[in-house]
Amino acid sequence: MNQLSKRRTMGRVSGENAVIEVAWLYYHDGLNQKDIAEAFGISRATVVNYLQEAREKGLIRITLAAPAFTTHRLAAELCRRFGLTAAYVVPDEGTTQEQQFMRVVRGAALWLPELLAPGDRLGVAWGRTVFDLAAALERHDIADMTVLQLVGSMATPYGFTAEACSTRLAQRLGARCLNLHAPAILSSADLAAALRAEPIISRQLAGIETLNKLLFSVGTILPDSHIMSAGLATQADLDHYVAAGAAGVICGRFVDAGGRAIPGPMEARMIGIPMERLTGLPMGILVTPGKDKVEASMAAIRGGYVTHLVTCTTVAEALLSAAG
Amino acid sequence: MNQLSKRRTMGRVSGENAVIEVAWLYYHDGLNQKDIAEAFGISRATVVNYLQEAREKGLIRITLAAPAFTTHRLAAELCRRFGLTAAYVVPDEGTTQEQQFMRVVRGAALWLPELLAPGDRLGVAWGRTVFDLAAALERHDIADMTVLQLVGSMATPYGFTAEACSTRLAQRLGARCLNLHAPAILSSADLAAALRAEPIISRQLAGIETLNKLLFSVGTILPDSHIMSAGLATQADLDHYVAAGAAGVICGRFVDAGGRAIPGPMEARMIGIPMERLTGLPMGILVTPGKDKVEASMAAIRGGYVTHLVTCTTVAEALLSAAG
DNA sequence: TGCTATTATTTACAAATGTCAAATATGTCT
DNA sequence: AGACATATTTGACATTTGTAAATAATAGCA
Repeated sequence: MNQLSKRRTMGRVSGENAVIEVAWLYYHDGLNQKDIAEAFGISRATVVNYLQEAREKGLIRITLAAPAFTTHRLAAELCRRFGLTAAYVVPDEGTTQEQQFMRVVRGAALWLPELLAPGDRLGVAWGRTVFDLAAALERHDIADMTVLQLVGSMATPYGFTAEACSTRLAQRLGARCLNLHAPAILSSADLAAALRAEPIISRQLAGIETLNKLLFSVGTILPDSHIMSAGLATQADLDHYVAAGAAGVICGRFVDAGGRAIPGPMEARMIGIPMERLTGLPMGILVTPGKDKVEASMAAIRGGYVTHLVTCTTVAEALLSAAG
Repeated sequence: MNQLSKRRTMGRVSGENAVIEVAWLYYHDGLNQKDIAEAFGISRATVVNYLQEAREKGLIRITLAAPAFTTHRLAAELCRRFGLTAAYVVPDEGTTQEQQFMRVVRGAALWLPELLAPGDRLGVAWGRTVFDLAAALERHDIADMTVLQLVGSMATPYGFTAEACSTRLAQRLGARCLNLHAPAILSSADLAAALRAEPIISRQLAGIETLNKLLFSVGTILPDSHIMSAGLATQADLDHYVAAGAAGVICGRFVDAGGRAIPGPMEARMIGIPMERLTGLPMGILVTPGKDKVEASMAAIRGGYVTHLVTCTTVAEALLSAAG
């Protein structure tokens, strides 16, 4: 049925405005359903229907304002101790580890759009945290923005590819996406060098180096970490890096406690953004959803990758304790 | 009283988190008040109190998503016909002229933060529309942002100065403010030239020319317009400019139907940003709250000052009609 | 320690909202 | 005109939320 001739006449309010009009009066002007119904000569049930439709269409946006989390005592202390520009700390008391994870991811999804601006080129790492963040993100439309896939593709323990991760995020942000059509690691350094020299890959690598903002989580050096299950590193690789002082993983690279990339057998075979392009950026957003990532997060902070941190109170306290 | 030892223990949830915790569960997790009360061993009324406190502190942000207004048929038509980047059209059926005004201002206040980005230098005009917009704006914190006062001071028919207007806006946006400490108009061109040459004024004028975004409304050429009541223009001035084809006023300057500044007796005596600095900007946000400003708004659009428009359905229809 | 003031929380009731099924109204198409 | 799809209303009831007064707890001070 042609919606423009639908009965949503509400006196003289045209059809397409009826839902918005009712939503405006209810949410912005604070009128109750009964008064709105009387004002338009419709039933209260219709008002309820319109409000429900507004919610279902995603017209209503209810969030907790960022300052509720960023002016928090723990947030302020994290900034002071670690020289961060801002920290967003969600409360987590009485929650399970999984709920903690979801809250941090949700908080990051709420904060991220406020940190982005038209023209931004956002490099994103790959992992469950970033993928779930993309899923939690409501649709936004940030003009002239590009999402950059910083690491190549690999076996996917989580059921989604690096490409899918950054593409999903780009879609949610109304941004373009620059993907990296190469494996994250190859069998030989010569092959990797040849692939990097391939014009299309070379252009993609050049393109991702233009990021001005970074969104990432860190990987742990535990045997069950995603770098292992993704097939990037073997047990021998892991043993080598741990022996060399690895504290965590950033964009597929092992880093020590100071955040410095550890030279090793994997690097020459890898395709991805050079680590040094990830420090000193105008904005580096680290999302740390669990205590297992405290040591790796400290390494990222010390290494200069982080200007903005999203975490929960438990992790915040652990980070502050770790700092001494 | 030391808040940290207050009774808001809620089991193990510390005092400062209680309100945020409750708000999170209610608004984000969708728990009802009864379940929240049981979870924390407090009364439902306490949950209500916490939620009310969260609202009063501005922790809760309930808005209608911008696409409800920008993907509107009329909004799309305005963009198509006038080459705008975006238009935000609030419904206004069955509202009085004053309610219309307030809605447009409220809509502009809701949209503006989404249009701004860290590092922006936002030039603002002066008038009731912009001042009320600043009052309607909820607090935001846009990093490294500056608000620029584009016009000098003058008699104030509205009870607020140009400086107060831009300062209020800057406060709401968490921005710095660059004020223009000079009268908008002087008694002689020589005196105006001397003042412009004054180092501090010269620096201020140079500073405001660095704007990358503009927020303004237009003035009418009616005898009761604010340019008259502010003492900027005499009846003789007005007569002169009307005879010369004036269609409206932009930042204190008369413009014709094509948006071109009209040469006249006032210009040499005025202190403010040159008109040519206001066209071709990455973003020009015009707020048009009433039909009386349709002609002047058309002039602003034709003159290239506008990339984004905020208005209501009645004005949108009038603008589209005026375009033929 | 006791008193007072202040703030936090609870109690009880009122009001608002959500839900649902059945009935009615409206628009389109044949 | 009738069939069909969709929108809206009606009315009742359950659930949830809001409010104001009363009570409880805490901090400060003499």
